[in-house]
Amino acid sequence: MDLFAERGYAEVTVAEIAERAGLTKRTFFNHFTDKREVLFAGAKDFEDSVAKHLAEADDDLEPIEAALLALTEAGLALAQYGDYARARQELIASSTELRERNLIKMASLAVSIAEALVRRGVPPGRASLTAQAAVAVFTDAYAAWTERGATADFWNLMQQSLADLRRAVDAAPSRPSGA
Amino acid sequence: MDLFAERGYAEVTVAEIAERAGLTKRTFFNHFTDKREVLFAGAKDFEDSVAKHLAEADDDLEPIEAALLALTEAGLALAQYGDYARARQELIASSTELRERNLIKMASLAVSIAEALVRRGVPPGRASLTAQAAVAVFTDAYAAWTERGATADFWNLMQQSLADLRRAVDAAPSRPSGA
DNA sequence: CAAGGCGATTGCACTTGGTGTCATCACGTG
DNA sequence: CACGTGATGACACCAAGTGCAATCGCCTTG
Repeated sequence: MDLFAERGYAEVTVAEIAERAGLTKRTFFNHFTDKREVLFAGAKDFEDSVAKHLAEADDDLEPIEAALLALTEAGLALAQYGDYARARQELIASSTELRERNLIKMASLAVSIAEALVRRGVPPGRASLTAQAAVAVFTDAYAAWTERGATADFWNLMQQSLADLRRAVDAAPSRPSGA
Repeated sequence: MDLFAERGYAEVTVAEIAERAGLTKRTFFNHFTDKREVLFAGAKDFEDSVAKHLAEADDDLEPIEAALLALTEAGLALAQYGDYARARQELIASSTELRERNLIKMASLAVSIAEALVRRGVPPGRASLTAQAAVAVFTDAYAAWTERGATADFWNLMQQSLADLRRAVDAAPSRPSGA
């Protein structure tokens, strides 16, 4: 992170990262499949945590509510990394490569949520859209949370994003007008 | 596409692609910034087309409706590439690298839609979520459309995905239970 | 027709990300 | 002490990209 902060993601070489860590380039690639992965080390843990919370969630919750609750609970563990989270977000935003990687991590998270929802008895098609919506809400709320000093109530932000999404999606059906 | 179909995306080298096209590796990189980009050549045109349709859409349409209509109208131009579209979708699905690239193209499309919505007077926060929802619906419908023989009525699939998304998102608000 | 002008193509050298293979090291165990 | 094992490292190698300068094809203009 120090190196990236000084010179930007693209200008730092893997060899340099390894050297700073007292290791070799080869050893770096034994731990991370990618240069990018170094910034997403915790992603799998987070995904697993969400899945775990979701599996344990109340049976009578609506799918979207259960997903958002699981995301929030797992997200609370991130609060301790407040400063790091902000720097990381900025870094990711600064590089296309990293934004790409972030997107696929979110997509993977959505798939994992969808699977957990299916296990709760939600039909697959609906589970997938529900999971995607939940992740979109989470991303939105998380961005707002890091932009302020990570001080705000996260659950609150989630509910607000969800409300926004509902407003966005709800509208009267329209006439076809095209093929 | 022939090369990719024969041996898979990862097993084909840029030099080979260039050679098959009667060009040089160097020339390839004059036309495409990336190996991946070769499969997303039309993405910018599509994005522009969507933005154009959205700018011309009826003023009294709800934002989500306007966005979906624009996506559908722009999408109809893709119908002529039916076979190619299917092969391309399969190829993308087969490679993580390509899925990543596809995701960022969709994200870029969403940003472009959001900007167009802002120009229509929609507040930025809501515009972004609306655009993301619209793109999610489009992706869902497009997947269904390519999986069948590209025979189905696309607008119909869009409306169905939208209905699914609405059902997914609509639920009674819940009690906080956490921080 | 000759002389330029200019964009597209190319050759070449070079950096960096990433991988396969094998040797070596550190360390805990019987 | 010998042994097995997992982590580290050295080394050679491939493919993706990039910078730079030369050249080619073609079109314009005198």
